[in-house]
Amino acid sequence: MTQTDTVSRILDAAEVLFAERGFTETSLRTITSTAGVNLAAVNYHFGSKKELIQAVFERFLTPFTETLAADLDRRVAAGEKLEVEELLGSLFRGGVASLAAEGRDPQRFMRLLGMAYTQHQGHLRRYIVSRYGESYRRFAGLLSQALPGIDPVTFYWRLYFMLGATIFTLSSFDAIDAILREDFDAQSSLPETLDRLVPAAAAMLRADTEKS
Amino acid sequence: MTQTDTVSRILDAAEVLFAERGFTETSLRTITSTAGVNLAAVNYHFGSKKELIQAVFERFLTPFTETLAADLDRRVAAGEKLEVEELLGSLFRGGVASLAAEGRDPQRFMRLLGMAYTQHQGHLRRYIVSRYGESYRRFAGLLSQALPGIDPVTFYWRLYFMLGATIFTLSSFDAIDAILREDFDAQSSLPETLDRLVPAAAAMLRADTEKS
DNA sequence: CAACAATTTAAACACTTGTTTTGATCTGGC
DNA sequence: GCCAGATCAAAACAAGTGTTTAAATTGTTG
Repeated sequence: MTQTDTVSRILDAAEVLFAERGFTETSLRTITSTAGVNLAAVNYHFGSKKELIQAVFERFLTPFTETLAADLDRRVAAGEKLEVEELLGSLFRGGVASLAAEGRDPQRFMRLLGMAYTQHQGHLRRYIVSRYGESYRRFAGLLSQALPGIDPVTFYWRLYFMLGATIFTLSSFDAIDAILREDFDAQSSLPETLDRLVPAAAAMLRADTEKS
Repeated sequence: MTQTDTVSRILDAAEVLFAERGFTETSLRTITSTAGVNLAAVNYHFGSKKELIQAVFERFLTPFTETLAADLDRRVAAGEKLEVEELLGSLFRGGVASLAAEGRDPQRFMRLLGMAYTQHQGHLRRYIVSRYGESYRRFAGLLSQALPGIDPVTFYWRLYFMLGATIFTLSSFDAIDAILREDFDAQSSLPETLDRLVPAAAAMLRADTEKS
């Protein structure tokens, strides 16, 4: 068992357990025992529990943002006019699918993202913003260009509305799907749900402000 | 200091601290010391930490759902045709304002609601569903009537998209508002944000599924 | 092979957690 | 005024937390 082995076994276990129970609810002993490594390994390889949490996000977010960036590069280079639906498609299908392709569970990723916002972990939010803020701003910029004439502040809020709908829905996907199965005898796959989310989010972004 | 005094002092402190840091991150010692009561008081009056958490939600949700129900009753009795925007207005302005009127912070309430979904507290979700599920179903029923011809499963998902946008945005209101202030030199009040949310959410609920 | 560094292991450390216990104190009804 | 029942207070409880230590083991390199 080489070093990389131990490190990635810890990351695998932590990723699953954090997504299931949250950060403080998951002890290092639970992580190391399900990973089959010694308790001290976390502090040896990562330094502290905080740094382990950041490492879990790093392993998720780096390929995600790289895939998204490459996808956007390709489309921009091809001179495509990027509509709202296409941008959201890149974000959802491209980025999310890239994780699924690696055998990683995309909704686990979404749960973790939601937790980064909800749980009281200042260091995490700071880490994510400093590390991936640029990718975020690029996407937001392209999206606002696809919404000509929109008031900047309105756009800003709508972007958060969309993020909320996405993160909340996908992070509770299992629970929502369970109710759906019970009440409607129907079920949804994640890609199907994303297909539902794209037009709904697009409509929200484009809503004109006159009504109401 | 009578019993009610101690009980409500504990609830006040717990409400604030839970909203700030989450449930597991808030110890009973922190709660009791900021409340100025003895540590054992929580277990004496509430039984356990779990039951304290539920009591915090009970104090929030009961007046909230009652105000909402009364508002809906009044409108239905008056024979009003309930449009999507009006229903959302009842939910947001009515319910939320009722809490604000009592001097309670509505966004604190939203943060707690978000946590009930995000944090790994099975007992809480079960408690909320069993206690307030009916109010939820009534509102959902009225909302679906305002969206004639919508496919039930589509409606179901869109409802969750809307809940996500609402809960996420309002529970992170402070953080979002801080960025807004920095980047745009603008700021938003909660009522303003709700005014932005209503048309956006309505547009999302009504989006036709043909596009994309 | 020898020597040095990297890694793993078991044990202990210092501290915090929710809960319980055991008296003390207060309160309202006779 | 007194006495039962409710409330409060201090202390202790057992269990769990992240982290550190120091020795044993493994891996690598000259």
